[in-house]
Amino acid sequence: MEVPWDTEHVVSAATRQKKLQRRFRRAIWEHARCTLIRGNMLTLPFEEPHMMCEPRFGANYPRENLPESLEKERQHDPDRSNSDMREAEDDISDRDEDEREGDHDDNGLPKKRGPRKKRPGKEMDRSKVRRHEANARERTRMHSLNDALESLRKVVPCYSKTQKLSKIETLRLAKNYIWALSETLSAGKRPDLLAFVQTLCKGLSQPTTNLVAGCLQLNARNFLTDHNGEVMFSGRSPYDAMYSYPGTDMNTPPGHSGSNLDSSAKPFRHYSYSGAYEPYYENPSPEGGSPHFDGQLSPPMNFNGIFSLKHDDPPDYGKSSHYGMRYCSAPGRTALAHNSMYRVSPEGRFPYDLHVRSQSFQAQGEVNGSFHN
DNA sequence: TAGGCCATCTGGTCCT
DNA sequence: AGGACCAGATGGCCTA
Repeated sequence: MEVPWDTEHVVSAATRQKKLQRRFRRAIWEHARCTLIRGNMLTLPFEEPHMMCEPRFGANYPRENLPESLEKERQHDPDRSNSDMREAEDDISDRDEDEREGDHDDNGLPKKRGPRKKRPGKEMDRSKVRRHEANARERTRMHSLNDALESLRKVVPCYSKTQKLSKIETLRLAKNYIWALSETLSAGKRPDLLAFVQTLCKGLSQPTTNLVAGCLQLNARNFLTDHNGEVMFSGRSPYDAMYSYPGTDMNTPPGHSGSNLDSSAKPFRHYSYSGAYEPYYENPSPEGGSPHFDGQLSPPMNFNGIFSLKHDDPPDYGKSSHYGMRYCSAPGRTALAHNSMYRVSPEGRFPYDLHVRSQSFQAQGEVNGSFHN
């Protein structure tokens, strides 16, 4: 078979084929983009509003015509897929440029070689690229922030993979938890569980309060939160609620039988309570600003890595970290402790084995044990 | 359906 | 200039 093999014919055939390829690539790009937007709106960068599912050509383009590799990418790694698409987009914009430019100048003469003139369009592209990169960085930053929040979720009471605390509740609970633990430390005795839980629940939403209470197998009704975020006791005498279990052994936690609370609640760990019932909020609450403390701030201690507080005070330690002082109350610091919700024992020493740094802190463990699996 | 929560984009500001 | 950080806007998802 004779094939016309003159140069002109070859060139025009090649041009036609190239154009066809370009059209096909454009169709693929349009379709892939719209599919991605529909399927994964939250992870798609909104870089080009005018292309947001504009059904020019690709909207009706059959999905099975998508290149397999592109579809796989989309399914497996949307982010990477996105970046690939951005590359494709850049490619397409370059191609559009080529198409606009043509091979001849305004006078129909062949264009001279050499560096292209810089045009505003390039600047636009560049700023667009920068915006994309900034978006990606922002995404990464927020992801790392969320990772940190997730690790915080795991160390505050009531961690549950199924019922995740919201961000704000996690932060509130963490703050209350730190507060409550610091109270325990400053008091230097086994904590009053009810007060501990009430401190934990301060300012939390009712569902979270229920969750926390459920973790301790307590009756959540006893920890109703009022309009001001104050945890109000609304049940029986708290003393009764905590210590009186009709028909049960004293070691059986309240609500252990037939509780309507979270069925996945953590195992209850019974504390031995030595003191009489104590007022719940002798101290300023976590919500109420810094507690009054005239003493000088001491460097925070480090208890078994749980309180990994720096020894060198941060610059704004005093103004932003008013909890810090509470960790410093070592045995005998009754000046602080006497004002605490958890009072120091008359002997003025910790009833626990308390070891600083890399040794066990049993009280801490007991407290934590009440909340974690 | 309203409201809460969340992820993302975006422009501004500050810092290196 | 470029990156980090922040807050506002927007839209999706979920639940009561």
